[in-house]
Amino acid sequence: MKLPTICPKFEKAISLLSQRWTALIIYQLLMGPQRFNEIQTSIGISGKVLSDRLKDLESQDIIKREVIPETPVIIEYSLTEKGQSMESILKEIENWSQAWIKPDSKLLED
Amino acid sequence: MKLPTICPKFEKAISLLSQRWTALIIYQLLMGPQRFNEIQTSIGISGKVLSDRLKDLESQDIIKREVIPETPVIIEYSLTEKGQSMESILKEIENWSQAWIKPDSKLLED
DNA sequence: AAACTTACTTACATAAAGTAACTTACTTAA
DNA sequence: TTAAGTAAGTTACTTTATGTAAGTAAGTTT
Repeated sequence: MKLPTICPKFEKAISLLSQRWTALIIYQLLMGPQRFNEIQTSIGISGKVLSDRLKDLESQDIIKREVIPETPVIIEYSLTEKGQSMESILKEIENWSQAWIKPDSKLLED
Repeated sequence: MKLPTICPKFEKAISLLSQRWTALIIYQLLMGPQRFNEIQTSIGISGKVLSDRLKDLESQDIIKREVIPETPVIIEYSLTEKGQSMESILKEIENWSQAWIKPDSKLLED
């Protein structure tokens, strides 16, 4: 019986990025602070899951939630320094995808 | 009504990495070819899901499955060139995790 | 022959995600 | 000044994904 022996920090990072939608949310926020509905429509996530993820990411200090007291109130999500620092990861993924993912044929080639 | 407008290649890469276990499997295989049970015990994944993932990754040409006709037969999984090329992504994640993830307190600090 | 190993698969249970409708507070159009 | 709309969620319910444990087939070791 052997126990998994991967660095716990690495594992934590992986489990963060392996959660559906997290990477995409961070990616969106790299373009600047955004509101709930903007994020939702731009990545096509359900309100429920977005709400979960935002709480989760906030608790991990990756994003911050700001209440801007305009009327009506505006709630703005943005990256913290820690969140910003993930840009390098997202860029690597982007580069890799451009180099290696082939555009998906719509299965229409007859 | 606005449609999500993220680059499909990037999205595909993200959805690949957002699948639980995929990143960890690739990470393991970066250390060299491995057999089913080795992967399973090293990352602590269930046989069922590992089996699913390996098929999936094989179909995406990220890993290859080789039957080595020893007796008994050995089945070895290894990265393809495409799979190997993901090393940069995994390394970025590793670096980031070292810099930004704090070791998780075991909740034991009294 | 009985027990063990490898590489899986199957059946069933639980957790995560999706869908759609609802809420509360404020706003604009009729 | 009521009716409908927007923003930021939440709730209830369904579907999908993952986990757990046991089973299988081929070969091995005792």
